[in-house]
Amino acid sequence: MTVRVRFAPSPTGYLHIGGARTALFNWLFARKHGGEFILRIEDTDQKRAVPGAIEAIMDGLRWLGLDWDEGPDIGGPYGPYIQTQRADLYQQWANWLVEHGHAYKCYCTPAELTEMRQAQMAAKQSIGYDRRCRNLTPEQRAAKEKAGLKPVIRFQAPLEGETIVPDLIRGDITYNNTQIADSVLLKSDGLPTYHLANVVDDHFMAISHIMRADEWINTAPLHIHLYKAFGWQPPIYAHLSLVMNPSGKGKLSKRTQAFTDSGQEVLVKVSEFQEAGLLPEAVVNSLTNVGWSFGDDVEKFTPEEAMPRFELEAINPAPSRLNYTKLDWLNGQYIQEMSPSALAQAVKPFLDAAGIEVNPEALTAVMPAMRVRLKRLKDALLFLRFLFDDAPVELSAEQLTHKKLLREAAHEAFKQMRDLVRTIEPYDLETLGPALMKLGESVTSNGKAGPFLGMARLAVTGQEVSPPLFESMVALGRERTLARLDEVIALFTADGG
RNA sequence: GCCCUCAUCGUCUAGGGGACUAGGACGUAGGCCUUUCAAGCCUAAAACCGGAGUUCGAAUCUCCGUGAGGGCACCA
Repeated sequence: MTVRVRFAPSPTGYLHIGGARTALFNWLFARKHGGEFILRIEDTDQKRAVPGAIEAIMDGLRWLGLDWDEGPDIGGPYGPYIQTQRADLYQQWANWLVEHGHAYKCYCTPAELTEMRQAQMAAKQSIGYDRRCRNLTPEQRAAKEKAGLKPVIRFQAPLEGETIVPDLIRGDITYNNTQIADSVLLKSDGLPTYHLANVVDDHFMAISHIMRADEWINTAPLHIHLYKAFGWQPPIYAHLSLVMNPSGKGKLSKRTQAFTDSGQEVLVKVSEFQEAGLLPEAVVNSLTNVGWSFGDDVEKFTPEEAMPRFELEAINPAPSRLNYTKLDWLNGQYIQEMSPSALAQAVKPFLDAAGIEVNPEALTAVMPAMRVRLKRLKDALLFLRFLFDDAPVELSAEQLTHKKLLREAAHEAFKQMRDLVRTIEPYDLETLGPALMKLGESVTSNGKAGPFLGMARLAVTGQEVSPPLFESMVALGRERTLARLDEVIALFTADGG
């Protein structure tokens, strides 16, 4: 069987990380089997359509490296790939169902339906359309038409029996047919609902496997009956578990943008991952680990390495969350593998966005010292800030003392360092390094330079985590280094030292 | 109210009747190294939701609880 799978988002906005995971699993499966990955836009709810959303979704997929073989931009043999452009097809098949006794026209108004639903809730009954239009007589129908009511087409669901939904991840799921609603297939505006469009398109686009989120699982029995009514073969189902909020409360897809959860930043849109300085390789790697496992205790791998091992049956049915901290770790791993020039290039846009101008060579030069400290590309901004920002350092004398270098000694050490920086020639890495080491050894109570050098780095860069001291001093230059040391020495005298 | 799904360390997971003293990763704690931090290396703490049953033997199979999640639109 030729594998043909699809990712079918609604153009209601950006690409969501949960959607990206669904797309990724489809893509992985298609690529593994040498099949096709199709992008289809489900825009039959015109009220919710957002201009530019299709482009935004495609941008997200491209950034992640998920390329599609057929889609709205590139076309394909089964197009068009935008559902509103296929409206005639859905109408045709909706009418076919009516003619063949599998669907009927319903004239209920939205107000009527709302009232019905409220009554059901008040009576604590189960909620759903009560099929009041299912058995209208031709006379009743004619009367409704005459009154100018625009009908919808509803599916005539079976009233008894059971339906089995075979699912590759969950096994067979049995539904009592009383649970299947007479759902609307064609809306009064002439456009289809998800149910109809989905079944018609999957059939005519020759989709072999449906991989979609778990939230769709309860629509599967209805869809199976639609296939049956049409006399078509249903695709193979695989319902993916949902990606939850990091707290575990609720599905992440309910969130539309980044938010904070118990102090932790939670990224939601794919574009937010990009803007935060995460690499697409790391995001894809992390996403592949949500609900699936490479095996052999391997955590870091490329999609190409994952493909031969990727099996739908091995997908974990339990809902899970994206481990953002682990994503940061993975991102750091990927960053460490980058060459200084590649990294500088990747970091550049973030500096540009912050209005910081650097020449590429200088930037490349600091990358080796910085690389191992970066979790996200954007962190470079923080680590390099001391180079561009001469605002007074926000430090206290307490931060600049150590158990091996108490306050008085630290004060004295910084003064000695200032003298050294003022007079040393030449002011470069080779000279500065040994001289500061020596100074450090002479000022601490244990004769080790470490404590002093740590504090000196804090003084010079103003940051807990920053590039190493000597490199930082050289990058900063003699005059600016002296200015910072002056500031720091003043701290000791200012607050009662 | 009705229906569906799911359940292993804090998180992501491995395991699918005996190889389990339950493995790995992130995170956490401690140590080493070191030019502090970071990175790297080493060590540690940390889980089979509960109860019945099947079986010589259950994390693994069955049932019942419990908990969590999802669905029940002229939204997808």
